[in-house]
Amino acid sequence: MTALPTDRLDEARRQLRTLGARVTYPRARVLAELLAAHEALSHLEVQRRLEGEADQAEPIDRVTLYRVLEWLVEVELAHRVSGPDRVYRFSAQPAGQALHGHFRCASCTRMFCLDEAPGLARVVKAMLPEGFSSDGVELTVSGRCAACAAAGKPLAPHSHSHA
Amino acid sequence: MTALPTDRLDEARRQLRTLGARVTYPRARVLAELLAAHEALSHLEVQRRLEGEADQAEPIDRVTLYRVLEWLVEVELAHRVSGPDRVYRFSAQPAGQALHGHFRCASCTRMFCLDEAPGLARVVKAMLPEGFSSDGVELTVSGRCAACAAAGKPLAPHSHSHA
DNA sequence: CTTGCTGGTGCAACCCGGTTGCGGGAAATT
DNA sequence: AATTTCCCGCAACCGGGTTGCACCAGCAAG
Repeated sequence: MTALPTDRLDEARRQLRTLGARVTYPRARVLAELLAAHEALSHLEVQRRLEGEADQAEPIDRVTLYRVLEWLVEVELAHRVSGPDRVYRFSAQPAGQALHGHFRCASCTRMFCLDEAPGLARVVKAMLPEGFSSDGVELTVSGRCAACAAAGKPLAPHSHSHA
Repeated sequence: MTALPTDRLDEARRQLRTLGARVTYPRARVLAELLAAHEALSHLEVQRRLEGEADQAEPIDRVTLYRVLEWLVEVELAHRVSGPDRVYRFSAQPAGQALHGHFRCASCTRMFCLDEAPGLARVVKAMLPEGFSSDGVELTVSGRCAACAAAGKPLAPHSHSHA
């Protein structure tokens, strides 16, 4: 996870260059962080991770971060979800899986990506009334992740869910 | 829709009384409005509808509205979704369907409730990794509703989605 | 290497959905 | 009618997200 950040940065830069887009430091940093994460990250989580890096504690501007994330979504290097807590989270998942869902842990509030299940498209289609057409599905499962379940951790302070 | 609001109010009051809860005017008004709506409404939509009523243009306080809505969710007379636009929407659907989803129209931004599809629970379960437990699913399909599709309406101004 | 254009960056100010604190007042109970 | 409870409504606040704008860095052309 803390393995040579230079490698990650370079990989990110490569992806940017391939796109024909301007390769700037903020873009590379952010993309690298998303690539390294195994979950969808909020703007704040990205910021904290970037500024928490051991070797380079260089701060990143809030607005720049928002704009970079938005841009990454636009050029399809990342995608965006808004979970039950109404916060956007971003991940650098490969663009292939349009129908993949997310899992939000009520204990640690982390958000994981779920692989698409084969039957999902069919089920969703079956739910649509006559005349409605779908161009996207957002599926968020909430519950407790394996780690929190094992640790017996209580619910997060802020999650006022009571299902 | 504009049919004798007194009837709707009375039905709302009845439900509140059945709960053993205090029957106040704001609660009755809001619940009545949710019961009359066939979609999930944002706080603002509820407010506008309430204040737009023909006979009684009495304003309702923003905070009161938030609290009433929150309370209705707590006592399970309503439920809450946060769609892709990060706005809470409420509907007075019967509590039975835990797994029902929503449809958000990209043209008119309205949010409809979808009946639960039989296979959904199974598909969702299949997506969860080992050790993860689910206590709720939020499913939001976006696209164009029948009315907007028929009218050929363009996308909403604010919806900067480009899927 | 230098110049010049393009457009990303970063600062400040703003917007808006949602929340909190608290005094006065209405709903239910006696 | 008096009492208790807790809801209402006002004002101030919070925080994620956005906008305007001056400056500067990435890239390409000379």
